[in-house]
Amino acid sequence: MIKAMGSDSTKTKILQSAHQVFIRKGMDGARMQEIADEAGINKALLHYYFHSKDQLFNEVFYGILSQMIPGLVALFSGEKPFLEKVEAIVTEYDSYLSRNPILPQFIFREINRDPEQLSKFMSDQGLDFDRIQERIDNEVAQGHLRPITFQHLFANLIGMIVIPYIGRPLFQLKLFKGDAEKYDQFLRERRVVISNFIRQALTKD
Amino acid sequence: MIKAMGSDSTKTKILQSAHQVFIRKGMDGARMQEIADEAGINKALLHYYFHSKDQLFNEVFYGILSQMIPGLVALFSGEKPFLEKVEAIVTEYDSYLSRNPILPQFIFREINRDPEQLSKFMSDQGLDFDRIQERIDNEVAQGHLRPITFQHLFANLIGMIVIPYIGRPLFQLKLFKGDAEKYDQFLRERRVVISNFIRQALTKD
DNA sequence: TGCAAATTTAACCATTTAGTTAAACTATTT
DNA sequence: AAATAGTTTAACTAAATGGTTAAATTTGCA
Repeated sequence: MIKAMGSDSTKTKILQSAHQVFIRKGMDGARMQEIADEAGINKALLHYYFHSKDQLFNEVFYGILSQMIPGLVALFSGEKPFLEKVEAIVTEYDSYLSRNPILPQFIFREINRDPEQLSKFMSDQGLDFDRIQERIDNEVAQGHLRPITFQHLFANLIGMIVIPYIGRPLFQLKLFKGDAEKYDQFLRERRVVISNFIRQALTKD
Repeated sequence: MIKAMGSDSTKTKILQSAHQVFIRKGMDGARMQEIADEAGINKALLHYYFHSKDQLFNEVFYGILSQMIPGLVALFSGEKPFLEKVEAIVTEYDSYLSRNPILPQFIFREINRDPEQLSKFMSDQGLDFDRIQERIDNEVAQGHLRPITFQHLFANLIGMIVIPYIGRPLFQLKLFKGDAEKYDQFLRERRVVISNFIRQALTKD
């Protein structure tokens, strides 16, 4: 067994394991023992690096959020025509989710767990969407788009992409009689379906 | 204090309280003591009627599901033109959620908690959407609609309606700088925004 | 080699919580 | 009035779990 390769690698190993376990089980369902096991260490050492479950959770959770949100916003900030941007976002985001299918459930569960703390952690930076809205309005004025606010479009987009992952157990059961293969196929189709749906909704041709 | 008015009313009082608490806290977060308090009784009596938390939870949770799902499907089964139906659904469903804003978070959390059990409880009735799909295809053939499968339309619809409720803490923070009033306004706007969005996506005019 | 940090071992503490129990009490019914 | 079901009280058990502790051991490094 390779040991004592420096505190850093152990700490990151813990963070990785915690990441896995928290995403799988959520904050409430996760067990410190399980995180320790997954990291190949013991509970004492786990608490040697992170003195509480809350601290560990926060580092993992807000680490994910503060990495994910700017990434999402950045996707909206390119120079391309808005519809092309939207398609790029759908593709990018959906392919990310297909590789991390249980992540959305985790995020939407935990942001509702303690909204107070959430706003403490994230209050500092209020994002600025005026630029994006300007660009939309611009294309509306040119007759390329039907009018819509960024917030509504954002909600529509995220909702359509994310819901089949969050609702999978029920949707697969009810819409596809429990057939997992068909559901995977359904998920694969959505990228283009959503892109088309949005394009058709936003343009009059 | 009115007492001993028959086991029935106490039992339903418990179920109502459990409903409240479970929706607020989820299965994991709910405490039997809290349910007892909310029902105005004590833990002993609570276990007199429901011998375990699991049993109580299941009665509440699957009670909600088996009431909600047929209702949703029924909305799709009218005789009206499809687009009118969709608008009715958006209105109906969204106004229901505005009265029960934390319900979706609860449902989507719990269906992911134990998918095995979910499919045991719900496997019996596989819903039949062929009729609905036929009606869509019919209108497509007449040139009134662009082609889409019921499953995709359903996911789009539910996703757009539900996501602002599930994602509220984060969305309110990031899209509206934490302003709750503006977010409520946003929610009120969505009914017509979603209806328009879907109509525009599904028709070429 | 020797020191300091990293790691293990193993026992332990404190708290929370679902669930139990038994005895007493109250209302309802017959 | 007696029996029965509903209800309370209060103490208890058992298990899970986050967190601690202290001593021993290992490892990296100066």
